Amino acid sequence: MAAGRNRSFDKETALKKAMEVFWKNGYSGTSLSDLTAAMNINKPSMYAAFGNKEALFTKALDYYLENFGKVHAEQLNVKNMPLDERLEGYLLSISDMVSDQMLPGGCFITGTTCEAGSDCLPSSAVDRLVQINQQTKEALVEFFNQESLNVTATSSPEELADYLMVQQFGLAVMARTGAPKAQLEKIAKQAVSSMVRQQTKIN
Amino acid sequence: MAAGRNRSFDKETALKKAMEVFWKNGYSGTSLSDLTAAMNINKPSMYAAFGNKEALFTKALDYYLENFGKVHAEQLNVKNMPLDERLEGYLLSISDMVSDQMLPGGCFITGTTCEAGSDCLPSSAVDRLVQINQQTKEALVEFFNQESLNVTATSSPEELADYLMVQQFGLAVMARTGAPKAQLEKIAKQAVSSMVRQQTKIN
DNA sequence: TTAATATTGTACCGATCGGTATATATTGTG
DNA sequence: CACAATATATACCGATCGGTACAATATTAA
Repeated sequence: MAAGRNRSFDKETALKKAMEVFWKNGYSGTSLSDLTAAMNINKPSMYAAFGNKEALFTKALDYYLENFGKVHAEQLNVKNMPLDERLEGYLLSISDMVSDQMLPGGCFITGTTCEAGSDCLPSSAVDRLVQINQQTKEALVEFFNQESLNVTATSSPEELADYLMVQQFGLAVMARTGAPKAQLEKIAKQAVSSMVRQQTKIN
Repeated sequence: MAAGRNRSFDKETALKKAMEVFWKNGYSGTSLSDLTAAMNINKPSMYAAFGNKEALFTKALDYYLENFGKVHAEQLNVKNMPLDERLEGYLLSISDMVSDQMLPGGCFITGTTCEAGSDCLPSSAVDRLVQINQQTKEALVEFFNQESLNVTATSSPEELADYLMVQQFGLAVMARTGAPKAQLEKIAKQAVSSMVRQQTKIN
């Protein structure tokens, strides 16, 4: 082991705290003082552990993706379930999260995507965001390619993926207005009804 | 007329410039220097004419609503057009605006709604935003009440209004990812297809 | 003309911004 | 032990934040 004093805080716990603040207040709405207060460390410790505000932010994005973003996709591949129910499960999973009172509210990616295109978000953060949204879309396109037999004939996999992303974004913003979970769930179900061909439970 | 030196700038022109900056960068992403630079006036003039940053922001919200927000609803009441085409016209009108290269990108209300729930947006701005989103929803609910004969039996007017708002929000965020107009238009059409009962052109 | 009123530009206010220099405390290694 | 290496806390940096005091400049009413 290398010489030197040991870090007195848990790096991942601190990162999670930082993510919560960024999630709630956005990049330009979050100050270093906000961050270090929530992380319960002082600024030099933060800089030593994470680099700077910009680097901490992209690490927060990654932490979010891993711990709050990836889960929903599991609903898409539940076995022995018709496509419409899996899509519904996906959007319901998102609806639950964005309206969860124990979380900062909405979707971190969605909120930050709104900040993209502004002059305030550093380019490394914009790049990462673009990448994240692209990957999400690509995953959905691939999913709909596999499911091509079950979807409406009028829409291509890419169009369905785009549509689904708009649903995610929209539900996240809606949650920020204070809309309760039940309301979002109804919307999610409505959203699914335009995507799938009428089908039996056979799948 | 009251005595005193005349204002050397046009108040509405300056307000429009301020709105553009807020629209692009959000409330906490916009500084007074950003504002006064765009408005081409100095700070005392701004404070005399608009109050402070917070008051200027709510005035910018109102200016946006009047000049960029209200137009879309006209599409809902076009005469001699079936419901689905009017809904499509509504979402296409929004799609065009949020992806317009000559505008700041996305939707001012949507972006600011994401900032709501953070600690950075002053409460007067949050109040106004809540009010705006409520009014938009109420107008849509009333619209669907009038059109109740034409919509799907499974969704209430309120559910349809909520769904439509999510489409607006989602399209606006999608535009912030850089999605081109054509892409948004396809999504808008897909969104409409879940809302209306299959109907003839008679209306 | 003059007094009153309003706007303008400049220069400044205390507070906070993101970030760091420095000194001290703690650790492993020789 | 001495020493190198790392983390900590404090105190500070120049720049910018939202906001304002003040004097100069227009403009109208009297």
